[in-house]
Amino acid sequence: MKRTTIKDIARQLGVAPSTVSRALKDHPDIGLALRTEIKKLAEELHYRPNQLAVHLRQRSSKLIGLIVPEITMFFYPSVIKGIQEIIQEHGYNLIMLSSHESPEKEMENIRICADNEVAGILISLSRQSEMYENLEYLRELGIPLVLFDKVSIDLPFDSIMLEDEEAARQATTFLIESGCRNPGAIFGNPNMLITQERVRGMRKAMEENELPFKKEYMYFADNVVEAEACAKLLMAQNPPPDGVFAMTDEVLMGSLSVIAGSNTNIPANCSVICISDGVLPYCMTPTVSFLHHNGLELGQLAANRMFELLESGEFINDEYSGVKKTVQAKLIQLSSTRQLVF
Amino acid sequence: MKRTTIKDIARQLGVAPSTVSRALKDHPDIGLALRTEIKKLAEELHYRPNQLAVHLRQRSSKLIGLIVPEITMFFYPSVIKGIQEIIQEHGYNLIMLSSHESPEKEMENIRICADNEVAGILISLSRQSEMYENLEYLRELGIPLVLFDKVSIDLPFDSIMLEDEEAARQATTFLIESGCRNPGAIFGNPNMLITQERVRGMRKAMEENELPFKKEYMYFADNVVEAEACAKLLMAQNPPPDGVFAMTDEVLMGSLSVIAGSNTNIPANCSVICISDGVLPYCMTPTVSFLHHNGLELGQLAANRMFELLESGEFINDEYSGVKKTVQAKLIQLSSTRQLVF
DNA sequence: GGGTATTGCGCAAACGTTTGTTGTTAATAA
DNA sequence: TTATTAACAACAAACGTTTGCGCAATACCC
Repeated sequence: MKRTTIKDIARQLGVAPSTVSRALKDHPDIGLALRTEIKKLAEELHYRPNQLAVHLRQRSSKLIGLIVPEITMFFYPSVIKGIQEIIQEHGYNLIMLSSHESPEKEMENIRICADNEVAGILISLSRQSEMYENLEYLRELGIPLVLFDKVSIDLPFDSIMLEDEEAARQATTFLIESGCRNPGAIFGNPNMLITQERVRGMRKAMEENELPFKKEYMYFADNVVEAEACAKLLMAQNPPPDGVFAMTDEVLMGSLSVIAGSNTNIPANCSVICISDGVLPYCMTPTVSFLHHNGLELGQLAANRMFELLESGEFINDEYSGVKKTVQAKLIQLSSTRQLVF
Repeated sequence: MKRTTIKDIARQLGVAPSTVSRALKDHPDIGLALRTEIKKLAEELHYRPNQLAVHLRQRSSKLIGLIVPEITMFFYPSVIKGIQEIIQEHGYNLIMLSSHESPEKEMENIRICADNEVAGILISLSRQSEMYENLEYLRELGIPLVLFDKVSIDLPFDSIMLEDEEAARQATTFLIESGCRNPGAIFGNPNMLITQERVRGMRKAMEENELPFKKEYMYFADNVVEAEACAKLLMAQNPPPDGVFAMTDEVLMGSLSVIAGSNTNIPANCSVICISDGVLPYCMTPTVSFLHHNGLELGQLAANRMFELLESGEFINDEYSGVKKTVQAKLIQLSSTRQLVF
């Protein structure tokens, strides 16, 4: 069965399609009597505007493109939830693409979004590749862009990121304050800005406390499995670390059982802390304190910034170089009572 | 800067738009010389077809609607990943909507998909509500539908689901075979079909082994926090259960620490098993064996079924009542060595 | 050389909207 | 009465494609 269109309504009532269109929008040009009659019929026929046509005509859709490197159970679900929340409020919808950590796929995804005339794009970059010209393409098309999470700090676009350096500094400080003098760390992919920031944060905390930052106690793992391997190497150091900073949930997941297993008593002999979205630390044993970086909030902020851009139109300007916002991480110190932070 | 359109190319070359359109599609009607010239210019100008226009003209988009109750870190990420994989292969994209467990929102989401002329819809129903007429709406519009995970068995549509009853039966059997005579269980929302199936599966296993199915040892929890509370009640039973079946990852997460904490030795005094997507059981301590229900596979199956439908067009038929497929769960018995199943 | 294919391309309509302009009628003002 | 203005609605173009049809011009056949 065909959807009923404006033309159908117009034909049945013997009026012009333009009249129907205006009537449905309460345009004062259409007399009240006719207007209500049209609305009534539209209702009866379950008329719904064809968005494709609307958007084609208006040269922009109510779609927001979301491009992520990969959909994992870590972090992204809550970010996406935050984004969804906001854009649904605005009557927009999400078209979601994943790049599989490939810059080519990422560029293609950007193009796909553009081809569908999305109103804006939210993107979490896959790696520290030179995306600048790709993103510049969007500026030329007048499509606003908000980077989130995995961003490149020097790109002249809006971006919402975590205070990575500061979170890592706080995490390390927490270890030091709980007595560690020789903490180790397992970071993520060393090419990612987020990793570099967190390394810097740890180094900073060490320096502030006049402790040496030893490279032998720093490992870099690209995934859960590597994290497990790194943890083994780390714990085998002599002397073993008296604390471990796990950079992400993934790292924590791979490493905690190794740390706990290597005749170490947590937190008596070895404190553990991580930066987390706030779920995993509760369900692992032992529970670990963490710096909660709120994915939901980050998603909301990114989406809200998107709508600010859409309303103000500031991004149209060639000179516009974006606004950077950061989300603070909050230290959550786990006692024995479980308090879930969903 | 405006996107270059077919018209732009046509104008620059002094030919008709239709000629350009055909040339770009290698239509034999257009002479080889002109054809290559057009292609060359299109390339230079970075021409990309406006999908909105293409779809409007062709009365169907290359979008697949995905409607889920809520985006959580449990299960859905892997399902979505599986879906993405398949539809990207087919050159389709995903428009994702969440219903917040509200039937009204769900209906609205279906409408939104229809308004955007999606090629098909993949949906995981929010609750056991009478969605039949809502879904019937899609049939009328000729939009194929594939239900997944949370399905209503009696709906005349394609659906991909887990073998819930069988998985629960196997899980329970595993408990019994490892010595349990008085297992308890924590299930999910009792209104969901998936819960009912799993209850049935457990009951079946108990009957097969001539053990009593005691209601006092069965609890129903809607979320992680409730699961924790249920676990406390369960463990307080006299005598305490000698095994626990956790119906989902969420339940496991809420309950394991309680079970482990209540002066019980896992698995010596109390075995634990759950049905899981295959991540959480590894990262919890103690690690628990589980029936792996593969979200990735389920997503892939659902998406593949969608394309079968799109190609065959069988769903057009008013009488078409859908095909039910199930995904088997596999028992993963965790030894002390961690083997991650990503 | 008359007829018939064949090749190569343009015309125009269509998808379902929106919106600027024009036109008709009736009401008001001069 | 005539001019002015409002009120209402139709017309038509446009968004960027695709596609059935028609029409030349060239090629082929006997």
